[in-house]
Amino acid sequence: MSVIPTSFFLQMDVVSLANQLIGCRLNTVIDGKFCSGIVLETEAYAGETDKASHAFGGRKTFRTSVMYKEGGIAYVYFCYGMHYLFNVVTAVEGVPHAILIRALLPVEGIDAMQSRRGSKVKFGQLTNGPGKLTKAMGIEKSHNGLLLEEGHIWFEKTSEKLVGDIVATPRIGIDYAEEDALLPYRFVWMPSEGHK
DNA sequence: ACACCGATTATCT
DNA sequence: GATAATCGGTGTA
Repeated sequence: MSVIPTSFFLQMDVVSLANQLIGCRLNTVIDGKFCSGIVLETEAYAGETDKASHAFGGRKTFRTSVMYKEGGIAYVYFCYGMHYLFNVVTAVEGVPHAILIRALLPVEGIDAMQSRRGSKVKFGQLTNGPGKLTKAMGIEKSHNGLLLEEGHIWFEKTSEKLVGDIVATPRIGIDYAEEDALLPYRFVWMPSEGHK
């Protein structure tokens, strides 16, 4: 298990990075509670040329200013009036690439996740969506722009081998992106048969 | 299993 | 004033 340094996110190929994050651990220490989960689903947002990106066409607003910073920080934004979505900003300063984390497999801090999500929520529903996992992990707007370092919000590589395959599909919920809605920028871990 | 739809508000036009 | 990188409840089967 090794902490992923913020410099890892300076890579310029955001689609490759989104693929590479599958199987890594996302960890948080928030409100004194340690939570950890394996990244199962990501989406790449490829900056100014990607019609699905908030920064499409070079839009610089208060919200997107975080995306233009140097890679290795969190981009957390409020969606549909009720959910926080967590992204990793990637690439060098001035290039607004980001990766949305869409699903996790809970590993540690499951009690904390359960109490944040509500006692009625089943284990399989704790972190199987981008708005659900931020709530379970304790991520919200105060974390926007935060450097991804050990002890607060950070990623780790594990030596455990992933049993299954990573498949690429079109992204979810971006019908407004016209032809870019079809790009295979979503990565999902599919367990192999017999390892469900 | 799957389709539909209402909630709720920051952000941008 | 419209939109939105979602979620969970309700309905039909």
